[in-house]
This record gives sequence, C-alpha cells and structure tokens, in this order.
Amino acid sequence: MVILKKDFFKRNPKLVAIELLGKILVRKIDEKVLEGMIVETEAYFGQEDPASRAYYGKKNYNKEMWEEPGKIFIYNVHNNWMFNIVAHENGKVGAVLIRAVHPLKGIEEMMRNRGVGDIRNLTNGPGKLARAFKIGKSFNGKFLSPQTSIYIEDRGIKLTFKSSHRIGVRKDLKEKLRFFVVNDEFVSR
DNA sequence: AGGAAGATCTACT
DNA sequence: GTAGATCTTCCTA
Repeated sequence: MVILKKDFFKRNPKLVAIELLGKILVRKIDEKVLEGMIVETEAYFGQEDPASRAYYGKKNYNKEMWEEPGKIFIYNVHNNWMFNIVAHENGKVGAVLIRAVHPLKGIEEMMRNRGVGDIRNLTNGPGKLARAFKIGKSFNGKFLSPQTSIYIEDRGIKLTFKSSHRIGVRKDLKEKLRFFVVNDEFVSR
C-alpha cells in the first residue's frame, strides 16, 4: 500500500502509462472515498508528438506538461474533462491520460455524480471517469497527494495488458501508446 | 465572432 | 456497431 510519488512520474510517459495499469485511483470527498483501478491509459509526448496537446509549443492551456511530474493536468474536450498526470524525464515534456478505471469503492456516489444506474457505463471513458470522481478544472496544476484529495496507490496488482493506437487522435505516431488491461469490462469502446 | 476539440449520448440499421 | 447531434471551454495553430 504505497502512495505514488513524484519519482514514479519522472520517467518516460510510455513506461508510466504501462505501470499505471492496476494502480488504484483514490478520491476523497468529505467523508466519502471513491476508488477505482486504472485499466486504460495513453501516453503523450512533447512537440515531437503530433497527437499531443504540447505539439504546438508551450501555451497557456498546456503549460502544465512542462511542469513537474506528478502534477495533475486537466483540459476540456466536448464538455468533458480529461484527467492527465504530468510525466516525463528531466527537461522533457509529456503526460499520461487516464482513459478508464474499474470502480471499486463508492459506486453509489459515482452513480449519483454521473446520473447513471448502469455500472458498466460509469467510468469506461475519460470524460465519464472525471465526472464520476468529481474531477474538474480546479485540480489543474495541483499535485497528486492526499492533501489535494486525489492520489494513486500501488497495491501490488499486476495485470496482463495489450497496446493499441491512441483513440480519437488525428495524427498518431507509429508507436502504439494506448495501453489497456485484457478482459476488463471497463475498458472503453 | 467563429470554430475546433484526445468525447458522449441517443437512436437507429 | 455506427452515425449524427450536441453538450461547453478555450483557442485563433
């Protein structure tokens, strides 16, 4: 039961994306605890990556990708908040997008936040999980930690995973940078 | 002011 | 499973 710290994210985003699978996303809201196991991620690099938010250089809306690993990076797409974690080696740029989690605890609360009764539809997409966990723009630029009420735990779970190309992007790199757990019903699509 | 956006929901063939 | 409309936020590449 280890809380992931900055060092974990201070590596190649691809590696971080892979190792994030099976980790537990924990969110505390007042007395309530929400937990979900991460089952789908995508890695994004800096200016060399045409699908990355950082492709056009440092802007107001993406500057977090240049900042310290372990920070939360949030942006909006079609009225959905995307929950990313800054991850890169020293002097580089990058982030990992959490695309889906497997709900473990606080499921009723997630249903309330989402306005949905079907558990399979609760957190199987980036915008959905953000809504279920009540994650919005206000967390942008904050560190993952118990103090900010969002953090990630390692409980030693290891799972088999596969990779594919990233979803929804116009131009992708040759490399496959989406990673997902095999046989988990909460993987998106 | 206009448009694009790494998505989601609904309503179907 | 796929198609089309549409929620809002943030940009002007």
